[in-house]
Amino acid sequence: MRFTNNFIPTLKEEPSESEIISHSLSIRAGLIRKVASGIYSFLPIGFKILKKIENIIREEMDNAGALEVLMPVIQPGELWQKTNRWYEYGPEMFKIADRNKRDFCLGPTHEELFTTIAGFELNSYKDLPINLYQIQVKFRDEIRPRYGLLRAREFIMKDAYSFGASQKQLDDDYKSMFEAYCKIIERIGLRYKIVEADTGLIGGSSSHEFMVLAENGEETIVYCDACGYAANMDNAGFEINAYKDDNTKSEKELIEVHTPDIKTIEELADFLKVKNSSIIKTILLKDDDNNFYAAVLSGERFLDISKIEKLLNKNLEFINEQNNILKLPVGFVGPVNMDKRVSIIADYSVFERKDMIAGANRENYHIINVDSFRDFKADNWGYFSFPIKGDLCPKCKNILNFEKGIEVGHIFKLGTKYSEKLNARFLDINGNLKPFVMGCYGIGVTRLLAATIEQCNDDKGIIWPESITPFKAVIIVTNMTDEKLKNAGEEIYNNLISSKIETLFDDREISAGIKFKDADLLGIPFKVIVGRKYLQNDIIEIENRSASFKTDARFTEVLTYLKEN
RNA sequence: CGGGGUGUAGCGCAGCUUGGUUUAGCGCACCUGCUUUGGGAGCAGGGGGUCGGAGGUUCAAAUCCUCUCACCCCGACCA
Repeated sequence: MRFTNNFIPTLKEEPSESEIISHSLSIRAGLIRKVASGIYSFLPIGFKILKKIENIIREEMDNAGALEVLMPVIQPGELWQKTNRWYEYGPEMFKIADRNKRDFCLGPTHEELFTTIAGFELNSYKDLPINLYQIQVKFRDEIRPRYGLLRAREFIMKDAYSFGASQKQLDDDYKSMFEAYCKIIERIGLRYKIVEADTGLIGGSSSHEFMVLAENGEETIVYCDACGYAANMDNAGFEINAYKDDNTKSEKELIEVHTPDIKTIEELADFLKVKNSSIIKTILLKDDDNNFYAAVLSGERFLDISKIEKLLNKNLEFINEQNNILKLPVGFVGPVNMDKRVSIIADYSVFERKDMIAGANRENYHIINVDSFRDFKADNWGYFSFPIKGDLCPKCKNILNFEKGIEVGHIFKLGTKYSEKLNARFLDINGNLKPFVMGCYGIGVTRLLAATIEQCNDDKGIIWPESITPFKAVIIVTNMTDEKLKNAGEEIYNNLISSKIETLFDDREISAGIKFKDADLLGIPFKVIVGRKYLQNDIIEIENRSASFKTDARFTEVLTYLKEN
């Protein structure tokens, strides 16, 4: 491809809207342009990359025996009303009406449609199992679209749905999808982790998320190098590996200290010159019936309110100025001498600890030398915080690691949830009508594009992995007005493309610096430089983007080099 | 949704507080010519916006007021 025949609007300056590297680079490299919040156009280079990702996915899906189909974007509301998701999905679903005011939606996912078609057309256990997939646009009216392609409202996803006659067939399909997803991400060449996940709105039993590791990931992954355990932060098991004091009681008496206007853990730790972990953090909560709870945990930890909600089986909210009907001195509350109307829910991070600091339940006072065994009694003990650095693997007790990730794939065992609701059944070997045992498997195509940039970049731009790079090489002729250089560039270009090496020929009559900068920004793996050295000694330079090393080559060696690397 | 912020040329921004001195300005990009051509060139000339939209105040509005739309950021961490 010649640069002058292409449409690659690169930008020197940072777009003001972008918050994250992949967003900025995908705009600057001319891959995408925004149309509206969370809605993007793909320009030629972006689209080219997209197709490469799609092809890898398509090949691996086909290898796994899945069959490609194409379902409509627009789906009848009636179908979604049958599964009740018309209401459950809420405002996140783009709903539209036709001229006769019939309800439709722009599909956020396709369980209803796939299940319906399977219900019509697959009648016998002999037809099963079968796995159908499509690569299609999806719509989700996100509360807050952001990070460019990472959280868009219109995006491309590959979604697959398997229909089995038995749990065994589902298990097999699930396994083969699991493996296909690993291959897809590995072929693209990304570092990733697989975590067990909640099934959420889609429902079902087993579920795994495929997380591409990246600093700006929205999820924190907790994992163990020793045994391979991995989970999302909010789903992670862990054991506390710290501060259980010896089990004698504290010798020291409780003393109130004056802490004027010091309400936060940070301020208190600073004021008393102690670590956050020596402070008892007390968070006030209330349920819908106005029962109050005090969650008590070690000062450096963060409360996971959903764990307490699960324990109590109630919805909880934090106490603020408006709902503090007990008029507790927020900022100075603590478990010692707590108001009797408040239940104490204690985290094991403060179990059997002494000489701690807590709120005194009196404005502008804290209390020191608190012994969690001696000085208060909890109504419940449990694990109510998120894991932090230093905590141990729940399986093998090694130290846990933490890394940020981007969810690019998610697979579920749905079971019969949809097939029952949509009456999608087949006849089994005994002539009984049975609902399909289903699985569904999604992988974000546009999100993979963004995740790849997020993982593969430096301060100069994108660094494409070979698997999905838009071009393998870019020919930079430093001076297009020089006939010798120009002709050499043309000839190399012809050689490379006739050998099917995807090549961008930067034939613009502009200064060389711009070409170098654009090549780096675009992330093309190899630069073939025809310039000064060629004029002097007929030497072509080949520069590698990721390692930024240069190799000298003879004219005829360029093709061989690129074929071999 | 709640809170905050921003809309001025394709992109990035200044001007707005204290209305008139701006036929609205700067950098990049773009066009023409010449010179350049190894890490975002130089000189000269040039095109492009009516200041998100609507309404209002005023002799006069990018600037003040009202409404509206769009976009961006933040949202338990007061324990």
